[in-house]
Amino acid sequence: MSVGRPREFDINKALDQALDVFWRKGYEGTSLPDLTDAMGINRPSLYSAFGNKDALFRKAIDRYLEGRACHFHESLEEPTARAVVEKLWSGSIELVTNPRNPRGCFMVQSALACGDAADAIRKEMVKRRTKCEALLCERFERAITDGDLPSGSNAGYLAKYVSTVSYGIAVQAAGNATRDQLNQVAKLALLAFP
Amino acid sequence: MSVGRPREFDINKALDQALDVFWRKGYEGTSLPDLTDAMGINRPSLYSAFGNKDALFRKAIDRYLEGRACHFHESLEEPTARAVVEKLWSGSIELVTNPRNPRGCFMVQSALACGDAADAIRKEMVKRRTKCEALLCERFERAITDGDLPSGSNAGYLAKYVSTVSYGIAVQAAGNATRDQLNQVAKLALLAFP
DNA sequence: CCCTTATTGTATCATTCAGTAAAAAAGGAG
DNA sequence: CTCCTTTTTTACTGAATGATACAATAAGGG
Repeated sequence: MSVGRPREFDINKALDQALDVFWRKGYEGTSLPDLTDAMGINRPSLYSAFGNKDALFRKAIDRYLEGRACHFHESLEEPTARAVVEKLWSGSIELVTNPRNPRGCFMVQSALACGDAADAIRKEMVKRRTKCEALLCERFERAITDGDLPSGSNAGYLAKYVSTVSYGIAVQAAGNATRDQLNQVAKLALLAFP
Repeated sequence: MSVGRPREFDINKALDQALDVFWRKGYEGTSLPDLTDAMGINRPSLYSAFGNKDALFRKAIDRYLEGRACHFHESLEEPTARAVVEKLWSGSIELVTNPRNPRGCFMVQSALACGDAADAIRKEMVKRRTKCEALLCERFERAITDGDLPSGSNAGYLAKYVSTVSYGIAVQAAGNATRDQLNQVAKLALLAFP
């Protein structure tokens, strides 16, 4: 067993609460009192458990991608490129319009444009989004070699198109778009996919 | 003529500088020193000319829509629905990747998710984006009655699709996407348009 | 030339920000 | 029990935030 006074809160539960706040208010819009209130802990506990605001946010990114947004990695395992896209978009729409979550996509809206102090966070989000698009690109390349996609297809452009629509859906959801509307959008967007 | 000491700066030029800062750093990421430095004026001049940070931002919205982003309203006057979409997307791509501008779209990234203090600004941006989409919808309805679009088309869904792609392009541009890549995306997205 | 009016510069306001030092509290080990 | 380690609590730090008070300044109107 661990020695010392036992931690009185569940660290993953607290991380989930922090993720929700960052998701709703963005990195810069979230203050430390916002976080400690939502997490139900006080400031030194947050610092000892997570480092600082920056480190907590980075842990929240991982938590998001491995948990609430796991549909992305799952979708890559679909048998056909088209099925990948269908699952990716429908999963995204479910995620960004789920009443249990803040509206919109954490990866898109939590640090899209920000001041100098948060620029490293913004860059990190750019890198993460780029990474996801690269995985999608690899999946499409595989589909091309498998003959699943036409041999003349450009996997890079297709991946960029698919993620562009995903981002657009995220922005729509951050506004007033409904799940039905976004499903119609995705249905339409799928017409452009080979 | 106006009495009193004459203003030493050009109010529209200062507003353009403020717009650029808000565009690059977002509403919350922009501090008053950021603004006064960029505008070349001191704080009381800013307050007397524009009100406060909130009011200055709202004036920047109008400046953006009537100036740098005027391609949107212009595109509505194209003769066919398809030409509207082509001009809208190509104009957006030009705007969000223009090296003279901050990367990305002001309407998308300056207040997508933020804290309680800026929530009114966020809502205002949602309203403005919704308004633009409504104008697009009206244009497509006209195209349907004109026989330019198939009579079975749903103008609302088409407008939502077109704006979704625009928003996605904006997010891509806030990352590392190049103009050529986005043009390819738009070309692909156009395949889904009737 | 004085008076009115508006802008500018300086200096400051109270508040909030992220981050910490130090003591109290809660367990396990001896 | 007493020591030892870790967490919690309270209180606090210096810096940055948005916003103003006030006096100096620069023009036009009479």
